[in-house]
Amino acid sequence: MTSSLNQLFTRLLESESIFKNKEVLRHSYTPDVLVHRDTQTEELATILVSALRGETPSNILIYGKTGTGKTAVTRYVGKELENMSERMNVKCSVIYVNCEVIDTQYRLLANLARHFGEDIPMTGWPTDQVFQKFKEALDTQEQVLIVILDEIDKLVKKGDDVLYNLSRMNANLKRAKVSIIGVSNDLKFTDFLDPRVKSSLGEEEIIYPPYDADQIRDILYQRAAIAYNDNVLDGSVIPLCAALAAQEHGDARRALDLLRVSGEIAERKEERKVTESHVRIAQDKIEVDRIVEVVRTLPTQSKLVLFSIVMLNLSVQNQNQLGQPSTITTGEVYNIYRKMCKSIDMDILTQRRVTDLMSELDMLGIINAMVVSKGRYGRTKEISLSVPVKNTYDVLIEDYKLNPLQGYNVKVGYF
DNA sequence: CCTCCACAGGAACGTAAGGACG
DNA sequence: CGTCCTTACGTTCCTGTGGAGG
Repeated sequence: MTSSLNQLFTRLLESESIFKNKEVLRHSYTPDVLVHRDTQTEELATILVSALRGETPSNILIYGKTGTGKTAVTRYVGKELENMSERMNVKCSVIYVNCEVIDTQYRLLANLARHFGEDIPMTGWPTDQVFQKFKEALDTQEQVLIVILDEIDKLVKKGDDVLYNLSRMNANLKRAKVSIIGVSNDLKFTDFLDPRVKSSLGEEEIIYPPYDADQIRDILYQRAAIAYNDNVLDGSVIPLCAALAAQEHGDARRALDLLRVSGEIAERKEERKVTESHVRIAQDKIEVDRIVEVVRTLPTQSKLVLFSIVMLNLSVQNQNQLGQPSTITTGEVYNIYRKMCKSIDMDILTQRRVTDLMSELDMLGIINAMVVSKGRYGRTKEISLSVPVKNTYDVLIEDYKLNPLQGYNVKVGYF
């Protein structure tokens, strides 16, 4: 027993790994050379140099879909700028904030203030007091502060007061200067902005077009050379990864995931070459993993709503076999939801709330909801599942609170 | 052309949990 | 302790609306 396990370990260790350095394929990795992003890099640098002269750089808005290199370029330029300023003895700091995580005024300000050594509690203070603290800390010396707000649209949704305050801050600062770089993947997010904020924030705008398949291919070749050992990639692997990712609106991140996961799959199968079929498997795996993760971590009420939709979907499928066309509407979902709530003794939320939960599911890409008018028969949302029914059912039923609903009969309303 | 269904989705508010501070 | 703050999650009440059927 032990010896066979020993053998296994030895064999696994000795079998030449196909990876040279897997880290290069993770999105946390910032490469030294950003392929196909020269113009954007230069543009950004050109605007930001003034920081090195001790002047305030224009505020910048950067647009582009996910995986178009916005974050990578911005962070890269920011890093270089900081290095440069050190060498030149100019006080200039770049703070990177991801608004997906830090998504409220308070947290943002607290975060900034903490960067200057202020001690701000997680919660509890009035917001303007935090702002005051931050301002004081910042203004103690001559310096230029550049705040990178990644996913800035997430912040705007909860009120744009901070942006207003930040963009007007320079007027009240004696020594320090602040400039803001907003990074967004939503092109229309400025629509919700106060016009004043909009104009001051968008002094400069840089747009990142999606990569096309050729460009993604170049990126992959560049990374693969570092990440993989020579001759382990089948010739068609990278083109295929690139093509698949290009379909997903030119998402380079997705392409890198594909390339990495393909390799992992090949490795696990103890094969020495990565082939096209591994990429196909990887494609499926990534998608399923994503869904499973999202569904598993849903709040219970959302799970129940989703479960109602899943159940309706199953019963609709049965009906369709009898040739009866049928779609799922909000009302139907809510009815089933209510019955199921009763049968497992959970609080029943109002329909208003349930529609919100469904919108969230829609945004997560788990379901697809479309408002349609059925004329005389009202106006509703037609809902369809955009993920495999069976997988979703399996994940949901794992939840101990939903487990009692196993085998629930939608049509009859009991087991 | 008008009506009226079956909801969508905005606005305002309530409650609880979590923390700072005097 | 009570007073201030925050966020998360709900509720109540509300106005708005595309188009089939009259």
